Amino acid sequence: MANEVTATMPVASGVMLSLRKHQRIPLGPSPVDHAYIVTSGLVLIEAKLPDRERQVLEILYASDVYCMHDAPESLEVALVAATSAELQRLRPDALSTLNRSDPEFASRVTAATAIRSARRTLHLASLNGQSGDERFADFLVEIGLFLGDPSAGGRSFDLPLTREETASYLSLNPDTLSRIFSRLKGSGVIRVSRGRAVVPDWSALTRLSPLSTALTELHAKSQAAL
Amino acid sequence: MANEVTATMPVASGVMLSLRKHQRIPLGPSPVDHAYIVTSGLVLIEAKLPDRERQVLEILYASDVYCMHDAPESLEVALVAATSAELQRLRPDALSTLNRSDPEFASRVTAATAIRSARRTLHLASLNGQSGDERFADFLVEIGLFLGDPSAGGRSFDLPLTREETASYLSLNPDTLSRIFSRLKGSGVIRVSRGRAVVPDWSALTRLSPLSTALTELHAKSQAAL
DNA sequence: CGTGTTGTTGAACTGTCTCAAGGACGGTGG
DNA sequence: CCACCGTCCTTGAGACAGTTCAACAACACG
Repeated sequence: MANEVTATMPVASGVMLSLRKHQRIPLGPSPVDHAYIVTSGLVLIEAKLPDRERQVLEILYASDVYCMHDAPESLEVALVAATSAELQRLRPDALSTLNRSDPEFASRVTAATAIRSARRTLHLASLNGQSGDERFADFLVEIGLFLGDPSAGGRSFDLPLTREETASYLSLNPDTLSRIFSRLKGSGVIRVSRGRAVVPDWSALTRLSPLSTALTELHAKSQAAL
Repeated sequence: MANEVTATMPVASGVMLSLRKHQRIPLGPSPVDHAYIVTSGLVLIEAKLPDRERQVLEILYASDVYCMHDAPESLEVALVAATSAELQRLRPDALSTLNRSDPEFASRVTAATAIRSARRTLHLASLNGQSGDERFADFLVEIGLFLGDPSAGGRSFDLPLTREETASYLSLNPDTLSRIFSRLKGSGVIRVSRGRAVVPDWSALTRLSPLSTALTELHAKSQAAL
């Protein structure tokens, strides 16, 4: 199968990349520090250390901006499409040119960067201080807010990450994650069928997530910035 | 005792803040999204969640830039001086004015932001994938690089964080950290007296730290950017 | 030289990981 | 349409790393 990334013709100062689910772009040592803007879909940041498994460090949503210098090269970072996704790739000079010539573009990039930074802070806070169950609840709130459709006090949304990706993102073992998930399904807070999650009572979930307030605040801010 | 932050007269578009060790600046809800630039010393980013202990999320070094919108308000972030420290506080408009009028300032802020972002990535990778011993080794390498004086194959440096702060930063319990530290001292990799650490064989320490390569790369980049 | 704070250490405990077996699902070919 | 296969998910039992609690030691400060 063609594992190549589809690159359409250059758009205004940059290249559009179309990724199918599970396709990856390794960010190897490169002469230029590209910047990537997520146009649609969900993209994971993965890193790999020598003699260790890949780990998922971050989730990127539409309108997020990722720069290659956000991580040292020796981490072997890669972008992985969790859903089919579209990215815009910009050379650093193109980015700064756009930033100077197009004030609206500049302010969108600034806002997107601030929101991503805050999201990273919350993820760190989630990993740092909390139990596996709480981290998973935080994760569901985050995904539910950014991907979900509200429906009468509840929400439903896709779960685009595999078990292993989710576990890595939450710094848990896949087995442990499965146990946590089972417990949560058993308690009736969430139902899942075919990769789609239904949370009948959203506030019941937020009560399990110590970061739900902060995540909601962040999501509101990111909605406002569009 | 005077627990007030000393603010000297406004310097060129901004205020200088002098902090003594352990002094803190709570970043409560504020009408303006201030930016803080660390001029000297070591500053911690702490966050607090309802019904939970404060946690240390990040270490800021000289020339780092912290913006209030790097975290949602409900996280109750505070800056804490780990050593005596000096900060420059800028209003957002002052920051963007400077960015436009002073290209050299702008490029220093951009470089500092990129380096801080990479440091955050490494910290996350350290917490995500590794054992307590490895995380602590990563921490020592980071501190040693940024604060240490090299000396014939070894390095010596201050340990400005309290046990509790270090433990929180590494997502460990202070007791566990103490055990890890004791083991490391027992193995002869590190000696400590009066808050100053001596590592006689730096490469022995780096061999214990999975992220040492990436941290060294990052530190070299931050040196180059000054 | 007390007194309070911070660091150390042991013993028991708990959450998470490991390993291995079994189950569910989705695709493929008869 | 069903049997087959591979892959991913689930679940139990045991092991282990890290936590908790409590007692003690080291240190800093008045």
